[in-house]
Amino acid sequence: MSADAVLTEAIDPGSDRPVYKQIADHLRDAIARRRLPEGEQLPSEAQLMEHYGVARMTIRNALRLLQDEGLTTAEHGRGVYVRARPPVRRLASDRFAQRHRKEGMAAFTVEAAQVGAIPQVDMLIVSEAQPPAEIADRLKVGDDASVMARSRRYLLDGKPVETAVSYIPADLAKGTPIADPNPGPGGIYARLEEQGHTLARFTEDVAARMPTPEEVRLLALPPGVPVFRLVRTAYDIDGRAVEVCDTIMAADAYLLSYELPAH
Amino acid sequence: MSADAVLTEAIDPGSDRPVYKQIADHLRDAIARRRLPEGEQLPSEAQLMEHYGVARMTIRNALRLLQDEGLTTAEHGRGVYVRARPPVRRLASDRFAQRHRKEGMAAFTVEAAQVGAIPQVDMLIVSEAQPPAEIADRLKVGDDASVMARSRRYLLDGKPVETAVSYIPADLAKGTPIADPNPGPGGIYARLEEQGHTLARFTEDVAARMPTPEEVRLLALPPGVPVFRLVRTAYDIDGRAVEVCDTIMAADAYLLSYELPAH
DNA sequence: GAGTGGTCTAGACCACCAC
DNA sequence: TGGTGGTCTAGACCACTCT
Repeated sequence: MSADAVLTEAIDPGSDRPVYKQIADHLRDAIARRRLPEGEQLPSEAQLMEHYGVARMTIRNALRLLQDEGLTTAEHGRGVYVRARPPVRRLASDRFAQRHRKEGMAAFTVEAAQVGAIPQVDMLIVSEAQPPAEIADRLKVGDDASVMARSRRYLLDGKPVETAVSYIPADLAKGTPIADPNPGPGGIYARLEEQGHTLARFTEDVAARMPTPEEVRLLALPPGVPVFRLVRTAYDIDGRAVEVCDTIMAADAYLLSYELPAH
Repeated sequence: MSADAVLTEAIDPGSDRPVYKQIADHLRDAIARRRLPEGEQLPSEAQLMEHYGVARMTIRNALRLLQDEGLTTAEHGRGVYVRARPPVRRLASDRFAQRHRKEGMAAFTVEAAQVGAIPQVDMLIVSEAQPPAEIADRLKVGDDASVMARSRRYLLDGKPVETAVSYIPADLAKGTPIADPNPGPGGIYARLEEQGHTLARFTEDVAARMPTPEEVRLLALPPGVPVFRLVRTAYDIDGRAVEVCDTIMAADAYLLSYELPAH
């Protein structure tokens, strides 16, 4: 799309607002008004330099603002495009309810089936280790206790969507398939219940922040996309914390849905 | 802090990794190892240019990466500092439970009291309008229906922490203090219950994204901090949606805590 | 006034992509 | 091969903070 066709406003040189922010305002406005719809290519840096009569760095500063806001993505050698929002997956608060588990499917498999995608798990690492302090607190074990850590990455249709690490006290995992790469149908929650740890409730703590470079790599995150961090603790009917799961996911792909009590 | 004291690694000119990313890696590492603790000033751009022997833009690109990750904040005329994490406020999932409301306090007031901060509300605007399509859907009213919109900003100790817009179907608000700037003790939920709309449950949808420039302004957000968007719907015992509240808050200041059913 | 980060210029060379 | 964005240089002037 040519710059002259998209951008009608001119820079106000007398304004206190820096030129690059004014240019970003124009482009942001064009995106908001759908004059530049999702997936559309923005004018190239060269075109914008010509249109506004400014240096390249000024244009690049403007484009960086939009990218940091998550509005655009730059593709090397191709151009800058209005970012298409990925389809949002809603995670309902009952997704770990027993009735789903009973069908022999883990929560992620159920979710994948609902959206008609092919679920996949890779980078599975199972090891016995000492838990991070934060996890040890939640499990009510000492820092020097031994826990089974199950680390993995989930993919839908081949694209990574979330990473997760589950921590289970070693004494609960010993002699069970929980220590195996494949824990069997229904996942580790089904195994815990078979061991007599009937699950009573979960708590889920939700935070959001910008990703680390490691998370950017693992989840193939574009710039300007935050991540959710979910830390879920599972309690059995005796009130014992039997598992903590630490999950990272791209925030633009998820909507978390919860029920709150009114009484 | 001088650059030579903090940074011991050198640039590898033969590496495929761009110089500015290598410099960012060094600084990120120094922050992670607490060699640069919270609140500490980073070496100045001039010092870093000298230390690495590169141009200023290369240093600025490195510093921008850290800022976008939320690790640092730049203060014009002072320096770049390791960002101090604000104290996190935990929002429990029972915060709208009736037992709190009965004490005549709105949820935000209760929360403020718990952390010993002074609560405040400003920019309160109450108006009757047509709801956005998304809100109309949740309220199960037409796009052309009339709703009362209560828009406000919350502050703790004078600092803005969240903005919220509540939408109430006009027929529920008519002739009640809900249409007044001050709805009275216990907030609008107390008024709705007095009108016979006993609240039965809430749903809360949680999303996270980078803020708009408007949100940056209203919440005084530093760069690299995403926002939570909470959309809460209140249902009465007849199953009718009686209010939708659309809330934006700085993600680095909140931890959302929910209970999930296991049955 | 000295030091800091913020904005902007005018170039250069490179890596990647599509034709 | 030409157009795209990615990296980098070497300057300039400005606005802000602290002393």
